[in-house]
Amino acid sequence: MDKRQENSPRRATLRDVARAAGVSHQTVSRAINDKGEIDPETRRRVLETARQLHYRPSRYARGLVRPGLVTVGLIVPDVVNPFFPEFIAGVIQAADAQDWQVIVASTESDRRRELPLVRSLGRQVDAVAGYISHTDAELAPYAEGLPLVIVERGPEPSLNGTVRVDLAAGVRAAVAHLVERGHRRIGMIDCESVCDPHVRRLTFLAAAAEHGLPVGEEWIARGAQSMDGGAKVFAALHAAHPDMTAVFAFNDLVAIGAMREARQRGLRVPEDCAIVGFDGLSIGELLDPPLSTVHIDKRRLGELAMEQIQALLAGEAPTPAVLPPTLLVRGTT
Amino acid sequence: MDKRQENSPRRATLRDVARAAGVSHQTVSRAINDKGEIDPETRRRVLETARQLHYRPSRYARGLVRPGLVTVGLIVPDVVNPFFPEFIAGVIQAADAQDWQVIVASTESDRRRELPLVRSLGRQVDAVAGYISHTDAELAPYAEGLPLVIVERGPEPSLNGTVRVDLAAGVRAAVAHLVERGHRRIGMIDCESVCDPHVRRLTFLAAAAEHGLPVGEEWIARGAQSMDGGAKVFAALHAAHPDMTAVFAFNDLVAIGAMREARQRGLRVPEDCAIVGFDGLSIGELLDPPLSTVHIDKRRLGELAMEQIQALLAGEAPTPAVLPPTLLVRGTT
DNA sequence: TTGTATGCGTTATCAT
DNA sequence: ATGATAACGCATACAA
Repeated sequence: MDKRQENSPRRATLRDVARAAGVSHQTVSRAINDKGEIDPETRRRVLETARQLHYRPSRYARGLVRPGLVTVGLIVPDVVNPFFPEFIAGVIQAADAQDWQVIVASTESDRRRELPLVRSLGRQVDAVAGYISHTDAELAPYAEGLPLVIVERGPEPSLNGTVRVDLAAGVRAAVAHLVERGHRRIGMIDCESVCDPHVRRLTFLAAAAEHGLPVGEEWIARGAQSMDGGAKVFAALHAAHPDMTAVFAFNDLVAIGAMREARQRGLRVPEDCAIVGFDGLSIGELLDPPLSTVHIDKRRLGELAMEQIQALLAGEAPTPAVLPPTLLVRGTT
Repeated sequence: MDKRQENSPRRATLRDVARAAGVSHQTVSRAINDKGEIDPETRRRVLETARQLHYRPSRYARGLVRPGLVTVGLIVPDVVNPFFPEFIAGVIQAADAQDWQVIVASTESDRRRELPLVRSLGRQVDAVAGYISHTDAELAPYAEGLPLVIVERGPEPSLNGTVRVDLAAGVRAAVAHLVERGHRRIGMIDCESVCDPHVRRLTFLAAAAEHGLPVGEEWIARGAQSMDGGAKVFAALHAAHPDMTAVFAFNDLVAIGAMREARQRGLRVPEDCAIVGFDGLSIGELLDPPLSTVHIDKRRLGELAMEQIQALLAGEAPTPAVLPPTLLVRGTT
């Protein structure tokens, strides 16, 4: 599995330099690390031969003898999906604040890569955080003693660190907002998702009931998590309920698809049909009109993950972090 | 500068486990690494005590005695700017293909962080690649012997690995396309940039001249690299040249701003004013109409960077890589 | 100012 | 099947 460094013409070591320069390896060490107590001339000579030999200190040997930098591994399903860069940025920023390093790895949305990745990455770092869909039990044999923070998995308890978004609160906020705007016939575009199997849908139904809306299962349709999926589902909903005045979408991507489809069908947004997305992607801002959405502070999510890691590394059992999303009213409602 | 791992209650070592389990450290090593030649019962017992002691192998000690995994450092100015995630993805993907790891670091667009970052990151990895604005000379003292790949710096030669986009070709393609579409009065929105001080502007002027367009310096205005900047510059250009029928923008972000401003002024895009961006961000696809642009294959850019690193690591002097962009005609022209 | 000796935590070799 | 011993490359205390 692990491809190793070409050990072609073995890298020069401190002793190689010492030999070539006619001094002891200790002197070379002094020169390299810029310690005092060394003749400037010797220093110069040593540094010169080091350069010629392409000497570079071994990070392993150094790490062994000095307290090592903390390095955390970060696992995301996809680096390009606009949701994750901000999350990654949050992690890197929080890590950076303590001079920690972050190794970013992607599963490329392939669940089968997750476990092996946790293992191999785990060997190289002090802790791992990320979007991991496997259960604690499945994880255990791959994460022997590894401090682990799992982002966005259901509310079930876990031995690992945990960060999640309060999806239900977000859904309620969206529905309440639409109702306030006078909407009663609200459709929902649902999607399949590992992270959220049913929370959005069930909460939507509950909220609709609480507000006394004439809305039930038949106002929910499910499709792929993509612009195209959103467009298709919107078409289906609109066909089934021509009197629908608003749509709540699983996330911003499908919301954008729905918006485009609505336009295709001659509907004005938001006049004829309001749309609320979920995630709060910054690209929603670029649309015309900009997309109203349930905003998740993805940077903060990353920070919270790092706080969990910090606690874990300090030997504490971190309390699960829950991030409440906020309604972001822009132009589509 | 470096914050180290809390060396609180010193981590358990192989020998600690050995002592606790009443065996030699070698036996523990066998158990941990699942080597054969060990009594299953001993194995079980050792693993158990290891778990109790929260034993985790030191990656440094391991790296020292095994040929190490290749780890490369990646420096970008910003993780969130939609240009970079795709580039990062390309790097990670190419690295992953050889089981290399990638440490991602961001300068947060702060040029002053670059040099220290190169040094500290360089100590932790086998090679570094990224957007680095400093010259070879400035870099030298911070990159002692470090294999380094610099992305997107001018065509001046370098001792380091080099990857860049053929900006001039992109500009020419954009202008040629607009001319083909019948445009002659073409404006340009320019921006300040570390990577490209003048290439876009000068090439634009040259291309305009070659095509015999009635366009000179006065058709170019410069602003901030943001949507707002794009909007403002468009406004200025439009005011100065009401007969302008097309705009070539420094990048997609300002193009989007220009597009919005054009609409504000009652212009239809592309009927009244065509717009061409630069970068080929995927968000351009979401606009209505989708943005025509000079597309840069950012994933490929990342791959090329990794190829340079590979060459460097193999001791070869890599030839600079140049990536030609391609015109992507969507809806705004 | 410079060199010698020791140890960091692991794996590998060779006994037993 | 298990254990003793020697590396790996570096830094550090101590001696010269």
